[in-house]
Amino acid sequence: MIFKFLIRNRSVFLYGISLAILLLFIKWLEWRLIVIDYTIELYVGAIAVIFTGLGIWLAKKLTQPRTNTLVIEKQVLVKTEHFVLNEAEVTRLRLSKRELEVLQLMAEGLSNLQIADRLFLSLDTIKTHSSKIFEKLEVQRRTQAVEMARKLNIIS
Amino acid sequence: MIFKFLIRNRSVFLYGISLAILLLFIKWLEWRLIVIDYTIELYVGAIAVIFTGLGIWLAKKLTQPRTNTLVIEKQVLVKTEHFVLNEAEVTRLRLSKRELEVLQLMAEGLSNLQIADRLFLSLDTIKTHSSKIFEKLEVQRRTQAVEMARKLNIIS
DNA sequence: ATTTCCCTCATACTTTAGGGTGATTTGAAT
DNA sequence: ATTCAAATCACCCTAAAGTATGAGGGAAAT
Repeated sequence: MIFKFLIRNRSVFLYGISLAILLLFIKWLEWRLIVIDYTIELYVGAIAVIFTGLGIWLAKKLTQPRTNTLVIEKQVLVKTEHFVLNEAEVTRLRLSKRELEVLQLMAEGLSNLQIADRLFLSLDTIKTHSSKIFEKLEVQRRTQAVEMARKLNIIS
Repeated sequence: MIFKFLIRNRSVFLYGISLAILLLFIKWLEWRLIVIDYTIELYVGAIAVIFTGLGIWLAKKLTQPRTNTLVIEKQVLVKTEHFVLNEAEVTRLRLSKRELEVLQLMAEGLSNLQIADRLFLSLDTIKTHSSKIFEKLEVQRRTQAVEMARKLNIIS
């Protein structure tokens, strides 16, 4: 119990012990002064040296180290994950939600029929959407549409 | 001359002055001890306090500031990533130079006829190349081929 | 010398894509 | 209430894409 306490507060404990020893040393010096006729200058010198040391030690102990924050920019290659839909372009081009959806599937390489099946719509509907998309993107073919959409960041 | 020297070594000069003043103060205390019958304990205490302070000041003055360098890695997204052809995939898929060329133009949204014109070939040749490409990429349509090629990094 | 692959082109045929037009319904805005 | 855009679907027609097959020349490897 007591040991654990001592270990936990080792620093404080050591400081106390040190002070006690120091006081004893001073007292001993004092005794020496009385018994033997030492000069007072020597005594004062010793005190000065000891407490200068103590001051230095205290300063080192008390001042927390300064922290230099060093920010290193680490370059990370990011593939596709960082896609953010370019809302501005979508609104500028007046692409509807459905059209964007079709465009997305188009970019995945699906045929119109596959897109129709996927969205539970008729082939003709997808054709209509496709035409609208091409019109709005000012392209002629689906491959161009995908290319354009990728460039404008309106598909992932 | 002398002034410049003093300015340059201001720290040392100040330290010397301080010590001189301190010694004077000690001497004055000594004088006080002789004249008036002060207790030696008070004298020692004063010395202790003064030199503890001196120690702290010295420590602060002399030791270079301790610094903990905290390294923070900041991730920076680099999206430039100028295209590097994945040679390994190209050889693995046994794509010929011509096929890669056609695939590239295909990805740019050109029709087979446009590709033919661009490469000074007949439409049928491009169709043959296209078929071969689809076969090797294991896809059915050009859009899928482009998608796959992009994924495999064999086109820019 | 033979094989193999690439590149080229051709014919015939099927499938898919795309253009044009029009109609209906629904929901939101004016 | 009317207008407007979005979404849906249909029909017709043309263009483009894709499949299958074959064939000939050339270059490189075995």
